Amino acid sequence: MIEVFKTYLKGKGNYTEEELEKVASVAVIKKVRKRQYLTQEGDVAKNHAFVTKGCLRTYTVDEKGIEHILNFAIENWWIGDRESIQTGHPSIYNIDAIEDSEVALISKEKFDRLCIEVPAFNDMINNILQKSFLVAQNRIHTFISLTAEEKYLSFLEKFSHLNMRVPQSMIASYLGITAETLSRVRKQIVKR
Amino acid sequence: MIEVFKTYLKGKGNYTEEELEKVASVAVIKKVRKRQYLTQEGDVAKNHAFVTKGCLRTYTVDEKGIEHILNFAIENWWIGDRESIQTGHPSIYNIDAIEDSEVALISKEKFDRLCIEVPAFNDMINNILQKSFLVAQNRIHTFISLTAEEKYLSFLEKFSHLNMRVPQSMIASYLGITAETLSRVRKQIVKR
DNA sequence: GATAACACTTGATGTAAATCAATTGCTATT
DNA sequence: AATAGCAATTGATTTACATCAAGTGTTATC
Repeated sequence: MIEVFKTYLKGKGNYTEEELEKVASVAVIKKVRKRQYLTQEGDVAKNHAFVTKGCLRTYTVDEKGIEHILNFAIENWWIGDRESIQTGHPSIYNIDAIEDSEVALISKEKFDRLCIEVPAFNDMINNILQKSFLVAQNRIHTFISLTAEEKYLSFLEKFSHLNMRVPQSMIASYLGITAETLSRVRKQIVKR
Repeated sequence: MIEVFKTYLKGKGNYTEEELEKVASVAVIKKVRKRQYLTQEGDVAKNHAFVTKGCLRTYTVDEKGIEHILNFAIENWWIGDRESIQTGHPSIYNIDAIEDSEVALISKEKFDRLCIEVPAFNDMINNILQKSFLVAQNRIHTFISLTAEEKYLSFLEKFSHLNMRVPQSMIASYLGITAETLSRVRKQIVKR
C-alpha cells in the first residue's frame, strides 16, 4: 500500500522521482487491526503516521471513563501526536483503529531529516499544518457559537464522508455532545 | 515600536543583521485605537499583523448580535485571518483593538517573499504555526471534555496574563459561556 | 459633581442537553 | 438457530447553563 502514499505525495508537492523514492523509502508500513492501538496515553510518540487504508481516531478517556474524540483520520490523512513527537513528553492521547487499517510510519528522526533534505517535503508538511490549523480554528468556532444541531449539520457539510464510516456515538463524542443527543438531533433533522 | 518587533525576531530565529533589517523594513507600523477595527467581516484581509503594543481580538457576531471571540493577541503575538489572506476570500471575522494598540503590518506579498528569501523567517513562521496548531488542539479538547468551571481554570493556567487585561465578559465569550455563568463560576472558585 | 456608560453581580426562571434506564435492532460468533 | 455484544433509539428525569431582569459599583464625560 506504499503506492497510496506515493500517489499522495505526487499530488501534494513537486517531487523529483528521486525525492519521491527517498521519502517513500523511509516509511514503514504497519497494519493496525480494528481496536488495536497505534499509541497509548503515557507513551512517548515516536512516529508520524500516514493512513493508507482504514480509519483511526485520537482520543482521551476521562475519570468517568468517557471517551473524548479529538480527531479522525482516514486514507490520505496524517495522524499522530505532534506535541509528544516533538517534545518527547508522554502523550495524553490514545490513537487506535476503528476499522482494520494500514499506516505508513515515519520516525521522528527520519521525518525531521526529510524536512531538511527534501524542500518539497518540508513545504508539503507546512501546507498541511497550515490547513490543519484553519480546520481547528473553524472547529473552535463551532464550539463557541453553535447548538448541538448546528454543530452536527456543520459536521455533515464538511465531513459527510466520515459520517458514513464512523459510528454515531463517536461522531457525538467528536462534536462534544452525547450519543443520545445526537440521535435526537438526527431525528429532528429528518423530520423536516 | 519597531524595536519590539526586532527584539522578537532576534529571540525567535537565527537572523543575520542584514536579514533582520530586511524583515523589519517591510513592516508598517500602525496605531489602532481602542474599539477601532483592523479588519471587518466581509473585508479581504491583506496583511499579517504583529502586535507591538496593546491587545486585539478576533471575533464574529451572530444573528442575535452576540459576539463570539475566537482569539486574543497581545504584545509579541501575531493576529490576522490567515484563511482570508491566503485565499483572497472575504473574512468572516472582525478584528479590533480592546486597548489602544500598535501593530506591525506586513502585506501578503511581502510576507510571502520573506518566506522564500529569508529561510530563518520561513522557519520561524512555521514554528509559530505548529505551536498555534497545538494550542488550538488543546482548546478543542477543553470544549469537548470540560465543564464551564474547568474551562475557566484551564484558561487561568494557560493565560493568566490575559485574565488580568481582558474584561470578564470577553473571556466568557472566548470560553463559549455567558458572562453571568463566568461570574458565578468565579464566585464558586473563590469560595474554596 | 451630576449623569451617563459600562462591567460585573445576583436572583428568578427557562431550556437545551446530560443522565439514567429500558428497549429494539444489528451483526458476529458459536 | 440461539446467544452474545454492540449501536442506536426512545422515554423520564435531572442539571448545568442560558436567558431575562434588576441591581451595584466604578470609571468616564460633560
